[in-house]
Amino acid sequence: MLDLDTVRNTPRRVKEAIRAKGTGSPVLVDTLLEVDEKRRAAITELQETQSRQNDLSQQIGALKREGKDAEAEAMIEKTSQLKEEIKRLKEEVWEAEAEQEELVLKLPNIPHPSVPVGEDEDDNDVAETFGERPSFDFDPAPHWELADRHGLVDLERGAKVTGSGFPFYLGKGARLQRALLNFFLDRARERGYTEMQAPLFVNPESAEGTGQLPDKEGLMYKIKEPNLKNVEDWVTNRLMHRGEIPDDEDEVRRDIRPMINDLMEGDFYPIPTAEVPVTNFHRDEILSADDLPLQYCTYSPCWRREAGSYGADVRGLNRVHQFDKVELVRIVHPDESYRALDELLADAESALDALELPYRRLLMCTGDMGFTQAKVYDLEVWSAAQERWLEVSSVSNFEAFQARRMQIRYRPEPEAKPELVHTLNGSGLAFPRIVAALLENNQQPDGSIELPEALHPYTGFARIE
RNA sequence: GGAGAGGUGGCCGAGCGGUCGAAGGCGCUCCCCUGCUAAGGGAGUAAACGGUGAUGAGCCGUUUCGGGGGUUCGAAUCCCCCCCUCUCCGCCA
Repeated sequence: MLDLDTVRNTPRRVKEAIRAKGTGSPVLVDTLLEVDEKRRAAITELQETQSRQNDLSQQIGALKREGKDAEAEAMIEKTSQLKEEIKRLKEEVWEAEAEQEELVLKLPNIPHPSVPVGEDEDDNDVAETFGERPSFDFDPAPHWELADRHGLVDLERGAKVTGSGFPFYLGKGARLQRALLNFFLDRARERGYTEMQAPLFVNPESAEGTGQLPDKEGLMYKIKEPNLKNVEDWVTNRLMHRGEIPDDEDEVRRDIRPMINDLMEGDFYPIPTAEVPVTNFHRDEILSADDLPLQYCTYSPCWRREAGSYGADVRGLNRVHQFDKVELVRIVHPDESYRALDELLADAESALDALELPYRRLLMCTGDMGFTQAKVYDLEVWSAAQERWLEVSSVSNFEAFQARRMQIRYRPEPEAKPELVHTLNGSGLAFPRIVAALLENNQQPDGSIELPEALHPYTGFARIE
């Protein structure tokens, strides 16, 4: 979420960001500013009325204490008009606030000046390529064939048991997963991250905090746990209060139930990334300056709907609905966030180095980066048989965009006003494509697979044959 | 799942329908005192929003005592709904 001041003071910049990211219409900004005017006018009027009301109430109190009941009664009558007025103005303010909230959530984060302007993935900047791509004097097999041959992954049975994109890992395949988990977490811990285990479902507030809601709802699975009672009461009260519905409560409940059902958010979302619970860990907190920087690492499964993808894209482990990942999260002082971004990038890259995988670093262009990010690097490993790059990490600085939604602040000095922190995260790393690359890049003429040395202590075996 | 108790400022903890943003304590900041340390004395210590200033300082106002509704001229205090925490019972990996 952007700061309203930013929108008010530099509407052009915001419009430019919308255009550069290709998300939504710049007209949003003008609409928002109009609503803002309307909202503030209503607030001012409301507050003035409330102030008058408070004065009168105090006077009434004073009169009553002095036993001048008649005078008090006369004054009470005067307040009834104010009461009506306040009720009306409150609704006006609520409506403007709701409208404004909705609009401001649709504004994307402003890209950092160093981000290249571009439309899509073709405009990303290939910043650097690392490691040697392997060459073979035989036809390298794609990872799904290798996995099949060695009995490492079973997608068919996963599809039977759950659905497509929910793999079983077996034998050395399963052990490799467990090895990667420990390998990545150990490295992260050594690099100064505190290990964390997080809940795997989050509520809508958390999903909104990190920016999965409202803009990327299609990304997540949703668990609906209807608990209509409170919503129902609220709507019923509100409608009856407005006199829009006769006061037969049973009838009201029956009529509005379907409406409410439609309006309701799911109660829980299985996490699409551990970024969500980990970053929200500090939601609505004011940290002290000494607490910063905070660095967390966590392992979790991730669930993604990945609607609309098909073809070679989704063969084997290229894109699945459930996968494992170690995530790195940093919460830092605003002045430190770009230094932290470089470090975070180095953390992720060092794991790829240790795994001896060839990879490249992309600086994402404005059109291909996410809604919430100010600057993003993607890391992609080389998949030797498919002859394509596979994304295994996305390392992002959100600046204050998430922090503002989550209200994560810190106090620069003991007495000073709280300020927003900056948040960052990066995969370190996502398992399935790492497995794909490990299998494809390290296959031998005899069909066996040699694992990089760094993994041996974790797997307990050096090759798969 | 059943029964009970409770949620007040950074923390602990008072609070009668009006003078309560809230006593008292702890912590923190600044000052004084003490030759050092410890102790002592004084002052100050919430956030959000709106208005006015220079989008600074300050000033004025509004809101906030778990959340949402309601009653009332006026609610931390009364009523309703929800959430959370704790204790006991049940169930369970």
